[in-house]
Amino acid sequence: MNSSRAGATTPRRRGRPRGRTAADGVIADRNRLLEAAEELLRTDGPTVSLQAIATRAGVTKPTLYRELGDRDALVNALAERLAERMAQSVTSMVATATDPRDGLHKLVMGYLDLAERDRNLYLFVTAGGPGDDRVQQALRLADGAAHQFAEPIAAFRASQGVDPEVATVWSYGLLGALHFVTLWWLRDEAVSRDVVASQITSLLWSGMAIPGG
Amino acid sequence: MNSSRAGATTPRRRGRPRGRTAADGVIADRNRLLEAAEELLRTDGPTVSLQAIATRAGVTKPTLYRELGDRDALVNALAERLAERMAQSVTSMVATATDPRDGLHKLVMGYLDLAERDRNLYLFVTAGGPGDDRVQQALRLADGAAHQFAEPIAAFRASQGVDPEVATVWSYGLLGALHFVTLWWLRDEAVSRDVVASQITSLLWSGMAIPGG
DNA sequence: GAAATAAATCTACCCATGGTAATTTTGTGG
DNA sequence: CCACAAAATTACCATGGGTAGATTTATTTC
Repeated sequence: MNSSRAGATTPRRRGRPRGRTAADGVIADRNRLLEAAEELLRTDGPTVSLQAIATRAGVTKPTLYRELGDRDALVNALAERLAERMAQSVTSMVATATDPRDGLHKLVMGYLDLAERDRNLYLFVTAGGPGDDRVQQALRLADGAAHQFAEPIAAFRASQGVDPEVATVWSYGLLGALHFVTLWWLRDEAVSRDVVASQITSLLWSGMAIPGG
Repeated sequence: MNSSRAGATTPRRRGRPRGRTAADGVIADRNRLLEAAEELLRTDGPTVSLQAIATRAGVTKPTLYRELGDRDALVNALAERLAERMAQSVTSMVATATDPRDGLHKLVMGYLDLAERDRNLYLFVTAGGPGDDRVQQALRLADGAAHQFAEPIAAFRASQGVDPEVATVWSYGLLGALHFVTLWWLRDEAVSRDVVASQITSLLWSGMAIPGG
């Protein structure tokens, strides 16, 4: 987790760079910055400075600011990428599900899986830095996912003739449960991923009620 | 949420204060600092600076550091206080419960209630500032509460002859669900507290499964 | 083709904040 | 009365987010 001296590729000369015609590779630069941010997150942990990210990308802070906006915007951009990957990881697993409960279980597995692989990115995005809007920071990843979840939940419940209004609250609840369990698991590693997944799936699918009790 | 110029009571003279015998009112000072922190949190929001807190308590930063330690320690201290209040708010409600499900519902109500009343403190404690250990920050409140929850859950399940091993994961899941739903509710205020409470209780108690489906 | 304008980048800076070192004043024990 | 511990302040440092202005190259205009 040390910082300082992170792969300092020498910055460019001062003025406008040579041989760069208008509007050809702007998006590429943006992606390059995001790549640099992710690399640095992996190695240096979630407290990376914008300075370090810019340096890694062979650029200086103002350039980074012009491309990405402020730190909050950077986190948003990375959150979006992570959300995409997470959606992919999750849907590719859910696709193989045999029934709704198995689908939920696979969803949980996909979530834990990606959080483990992109651990520091996950932490950076979910437990964001010292911005002003703490709520927004905490719910950054959740907001996007909640919408995706709420729709099928509502549809399914409507088709089964039960109140679909719970969908939004349930989505946030689902994601919150997933998030905390993930954090706890990443920190303590007390049990295997499979066990965590089964247990949280059981809570979310069947609840705490005891059938015969 | 503006900061700057927060109730600047003039700081004391320079050296050791007059008429203060050794080891008599140290704890009182600590509490005074925490009080100042809470007041300022209420009015200025969760991004308060330590400077401002010290000033509000009629003291300077080094004094605050000597009494409380660094920012992380301050958040921990406030988290502890909030946890106590929350435990009180929750247990006083749960005490009137008629059955386990009603107990859960009352627990949720107590949680939402306190989070709403101590909104900024809640945000300060749960979505902590720019410390190094993000996981610890996010789980600060949860860690204490999870232990309190895990025990009765495990005991109850053991008494009913079902696997009590799920208790820890369920506790974190429960708190995570509660946390995210609370954040969403505090931000959007889309529905009433009663509705949120009922919906999340329903998820946690009965799960997403549809009885006849 | 030169002059003017736009674009892209860097250097150098500002400011806020967490945290600490050195200094000053007061109490306490020999 | 003097040395030493305690409690506080002032003044500072380092880091990091964010920005203004200088500098160089491309593009347009006449």
